[in-house]
Amino acid sequence: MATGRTHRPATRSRGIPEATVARLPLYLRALTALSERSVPTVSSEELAAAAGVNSAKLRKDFSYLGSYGTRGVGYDVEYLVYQISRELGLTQDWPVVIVGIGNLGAALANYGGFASRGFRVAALIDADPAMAGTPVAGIPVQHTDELERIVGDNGVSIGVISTPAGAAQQVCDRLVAAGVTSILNFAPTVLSVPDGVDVRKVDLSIELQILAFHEQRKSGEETAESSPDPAAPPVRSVTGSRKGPDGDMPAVMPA
Amino acid sequence: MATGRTHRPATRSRGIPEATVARLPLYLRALTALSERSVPTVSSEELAAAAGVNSAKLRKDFSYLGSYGTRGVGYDVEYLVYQISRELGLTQDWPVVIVGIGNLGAALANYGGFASRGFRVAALIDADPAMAGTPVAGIPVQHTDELERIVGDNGVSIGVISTPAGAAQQVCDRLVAAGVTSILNFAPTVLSVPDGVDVRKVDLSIELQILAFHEQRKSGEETAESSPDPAAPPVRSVTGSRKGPDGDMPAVMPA
DNA sequence: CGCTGTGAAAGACTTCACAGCA
DNA sequence: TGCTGTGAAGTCTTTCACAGCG
Repeated sequence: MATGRTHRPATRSRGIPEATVARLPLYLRALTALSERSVPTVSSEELAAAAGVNSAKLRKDFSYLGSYGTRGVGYDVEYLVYQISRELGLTQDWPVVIVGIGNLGAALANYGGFASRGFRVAALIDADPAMAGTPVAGIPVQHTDELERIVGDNGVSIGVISTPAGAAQQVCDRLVAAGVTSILNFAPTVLSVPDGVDVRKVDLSIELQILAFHEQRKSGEETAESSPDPAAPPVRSVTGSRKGPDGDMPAVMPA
Repeated sequence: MATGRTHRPATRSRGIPEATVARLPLYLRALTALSERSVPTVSSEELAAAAGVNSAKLRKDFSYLGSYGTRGVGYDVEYLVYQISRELGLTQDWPVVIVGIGNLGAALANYGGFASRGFRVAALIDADPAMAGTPVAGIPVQHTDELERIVGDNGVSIGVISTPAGAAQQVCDRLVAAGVTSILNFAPTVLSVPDGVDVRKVDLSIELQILAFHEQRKSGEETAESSPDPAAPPVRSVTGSRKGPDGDMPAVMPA
């Protein structure tokens, strides 16, 4: 997860810690599943397991919302679903636009999770005139020229950018100028936005790189978690010249 | 961002804090861009701006890797690119498999960021026999039956799951059994995996929900950041019955 | 003089462990 | 008795601010 430059002063947004907010959707999903199976109540232990967190954390998280549980019993599933939905602002529905209808944009348009949870895809927008009119996921694609009008007419405040990196900042600027104040960015670029606009970023290759880091460590330390590990420790430079933990520059740069 | 159940004991993986690891790909991307423009050196201030973080954080992050800068000057771009790549394990290349070639899987297969950064898509796998053979992004889709063989033959240790939620756990189990130890999960489910397997999750609707939360606050507090805010503060229940900050249960549940 | 590298302080988040209510 | 709600402790992360090197 990453929040762009101009987020709220990093502090809690009216009392609820950011880390808690980030988990509410997780709880909500688990609760919805229970609700569909008509389970009336859950304990913090059960719900935590279903959401993939530990129960102390879950109870602490819920304590920021209020006292919604019953001691000795647990939480009322329906009631909690409602409270969390309300807290997240999902009791109203949010029109969103998706800009950039390539493979990823199409995947997003088809993604069921949007429609089911307070979001409505108000429009699909692409710069390619050839796509105009063609429906994707039942929604016709419109040309970028229409962006401002679409945002204005529909009162869109959330935009999703799934364009190539090169176009992202420009699209972002136009969305913001048109009135969008929250952006979900899939393009691999840092967007700069004015104060008051939230940006969240999802970056596929970054996630993979983080996995690679851990994967590398696994093979490296087959034997011990405690050994000094010959290749890695970030010891300070010893010689005068700039020098890292191990080797020098390679002759050929890795792509 | 979220790491699945069984991550390393939450502690640093040989000295480098997890939060720092998560930012290294960001720095790497910014540095690569500078490198392509043949910029020889950057200051922490400039690089931080390009990566969207503040400079103190960046310097602290780099301090975990070693002393790679030159006081009064800045950092050598090429050198840093190499050091970070090595730290992330990107100097070797990682074969990955993508399981579930729907819209999203296809988008991932086409995503240039993979190939360019130490990752190689070794195979695309789907359960639909009708897709077998059809190439996506130039790579033929193979049937799920082949999963174990493919993972074994190619020494795949990283798997990407882009199946529907219902199939994800089963696919995950098979990947793990076949030898995969890192998983990037796009399916909206909590995966359970044995110790030693890393899971990272990317969830589109969760990101949107977090944006909605902040968006909701914006309209609510037009006037003051400091006012008590009539609708939200998580005051403890006053009456005896379970009750939240505001209203009671709605007559009709929101979808 | 400018910019890195880093102790030390501040802050955010998680975990512990148990009081207290149903 | 069983499970929630929460102070207090512990851990991780960020920020500050400046010493010290090129």
